[in-house]
Amino acid sequence: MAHRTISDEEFLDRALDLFRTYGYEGVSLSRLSEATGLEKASLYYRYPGGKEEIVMAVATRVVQGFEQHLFPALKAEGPPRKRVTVVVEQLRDFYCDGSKPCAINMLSIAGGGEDLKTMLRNVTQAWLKAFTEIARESGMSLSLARLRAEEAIVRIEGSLVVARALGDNAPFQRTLKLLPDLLTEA
Amino acid sequence: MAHRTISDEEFLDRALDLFRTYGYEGVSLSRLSEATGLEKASLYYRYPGGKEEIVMAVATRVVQGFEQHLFPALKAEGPPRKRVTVVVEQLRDFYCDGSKPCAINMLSIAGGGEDLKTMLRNVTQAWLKAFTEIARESGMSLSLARLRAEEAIVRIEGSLVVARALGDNAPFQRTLKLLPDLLTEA
DNA sequence: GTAACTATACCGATCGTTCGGTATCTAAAG
DNA sequence: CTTTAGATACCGAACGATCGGTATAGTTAC
Repeated sequence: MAHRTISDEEFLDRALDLFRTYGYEGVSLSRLSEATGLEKASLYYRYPGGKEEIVMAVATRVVQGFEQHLFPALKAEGPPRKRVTVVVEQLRDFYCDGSKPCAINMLSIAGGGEDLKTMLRNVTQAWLKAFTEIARESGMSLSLARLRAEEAIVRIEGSLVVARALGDNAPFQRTLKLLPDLLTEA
Repeated sequence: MAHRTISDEEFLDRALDLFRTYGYEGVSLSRLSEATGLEKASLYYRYPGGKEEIVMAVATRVVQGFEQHLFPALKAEGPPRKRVTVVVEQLRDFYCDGSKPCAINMLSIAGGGEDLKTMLRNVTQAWLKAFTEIARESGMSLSLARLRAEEAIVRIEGSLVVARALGDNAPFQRTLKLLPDLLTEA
């Protein structure tokens, strides 16, 4: 291969940053070009399907992030509560302490294609399932574990929205702090 | 006035429906024109400031909705818990049982002007304050009331996001159901 | 007459997209 | 070792369409 100026991972990371900030319709190819250093024509060399293919690749990377970091950490060894605290730090990192929007929120806005929505639905369900399992593992009934898992994700998503609206990350940080109790306390 | 084909209220309601669904950048003047029956030129007759002025008018209408319906219901007579159940039904109505996104979420996306963000921050703070007051009124300490108010809004916003991602309104409905306990139980 | 709106035409800018061309590298041929 | 061919990766320029916005003349209702 000849002179690849930016790696696929790096490219998708920068693209993700744009899409989670501006949403599907808010990200233009010019902005994408500017952020990645690739000319618009080059974007079509890498992703012949254009913007749709790029956003699908970005969503795929988000899914991979869940599968490679969050889910393994939840299924690791040791006490459930300890594992949750590891996940909390991963979430803090991914959401930059509450200053970066959630990709699931921003990409599920009307405008993207049907494949994208399916992907987001699947990853959200997988997230729900993973949280449910660790809650179960810490001794809860299945029904309670499901409720707690949903509440956890709801509060993560909601606190990100509120933090953005207020211009203050404190709500997100408060939410992270109570996640261990939410998911591992009966 | 002669031949006013659509009232300001009706116009802003339809515009709000567009903005909360597609976000600021996702709403074009053509779409706005199509949804309201007003030609593009007529939009500029009513709102010489263009899209910016329209979205500000929409945001103003959202704020008025809070001031004229939600806040009065919270400050009405009768037991706090009863007032909260009234508010719950207002929220269910405004969010169409969870199928319509929150305007605060969608309009706080990067792209809108600084005035818009200020407006959204103010209305969110007012909402927070109103929930805090009714929680206080039902016997909580100020610090607990504040936490519960924030949790309530966080869970409303978050459940709307999760509901949209899953294509299932149940999370939102579950959140509404526990709002009375959240805001009025010590 | 005037206020509210329509019809149409236009503007420069940007949208997503496409195409022809140009470096840069690898690999086979001489 | 050099030459050549071909694939790879990228770019400049332009496409038609639409964007937000403007201008003007005409129509309708009070």
